[in-house]
Amino acid sequence: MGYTIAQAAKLTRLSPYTLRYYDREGLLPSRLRDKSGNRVFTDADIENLRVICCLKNTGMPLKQSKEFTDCQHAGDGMLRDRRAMLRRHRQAVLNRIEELRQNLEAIDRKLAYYDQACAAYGAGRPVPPCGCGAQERD
Amino acid sequence: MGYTIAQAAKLTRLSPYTLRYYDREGLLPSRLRDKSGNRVFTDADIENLRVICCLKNTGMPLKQSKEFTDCQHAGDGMLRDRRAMLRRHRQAVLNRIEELRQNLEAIDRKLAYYDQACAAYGAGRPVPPCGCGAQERD
DNA sequence: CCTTGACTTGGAGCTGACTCTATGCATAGA
DNA sequence: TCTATGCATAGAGTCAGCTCCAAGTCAAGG
Repeated sequence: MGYTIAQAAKLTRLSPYTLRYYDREGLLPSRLRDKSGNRVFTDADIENLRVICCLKNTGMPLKQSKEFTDCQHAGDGMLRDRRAMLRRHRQAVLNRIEELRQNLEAIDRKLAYYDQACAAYGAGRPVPPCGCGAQERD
Repeated sequence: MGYTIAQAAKLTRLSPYTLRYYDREGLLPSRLRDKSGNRVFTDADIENLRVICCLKNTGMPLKQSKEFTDCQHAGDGMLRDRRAMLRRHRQAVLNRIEELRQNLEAIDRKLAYYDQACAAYGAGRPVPPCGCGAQERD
């Protein structure tokens, strides 16, 4: 089982450019080539890329994903290392979601203000002042 | 009421460099200066910056925040424009949260695999194969 | 008057993550 | 054999979003 770079690109929704870039950056551990020097992507590579995309989508920089990929070769402690890394990232994602949720609340407050202001404006009443952005906490 | 750039930096938790950069990029609408040419930040500027930060934190590129800032001057339709923009962004944030949630699920599946694998490894049993990344959907 | 410190400017430099160009090789089909 | 396709490489370019530097101005204090 082996995919060309174009096939791998389709499977991962990454461009061939990006896949070569990831290879250069050391994010593809298996680094197989066929007899004429072309990259060969295995199912394991695809799976690994999907994990990388998942980590990337949740805000992990590629350098850090590389550590994750790297410790695939680290032998004994590898399973525990990867698990620990993933657990830490899991928490980071939870934090990020919470942060988004809080920013969403600020946006909602702003929106409530604009609703009020639009209504006032429409009725010819004076538009109220704002003061409903992110809270101060100094 | 007016703040120096250093004070504004503290209030917004942005660096003075960043504030000047934002000014250059047209993100500070009021553009006041004191008699010796130094920037003066009003409470309204601070509030506007806080909104920009909120938008930025939730993934809006600065260019788009600039549109938001710009239509502060657009006169009549401004209130409705800003509200519409904010509503659209609100939805984008909701989508982003949902995306993170789904990626989190993939991470959790991965973690479940590593728990299983670690346990197997610890007990000297064969480590199971993986196959639990992001789902395929082509 | 001189120094200090906070500000100004234009423009260069940096990081991350691609994205593309130029050039060349290898295999397949007409 | 010729041509097209698909890959390879090194290295340059792009974009966002800062971040910093050099050189200069200005006001206050000793």
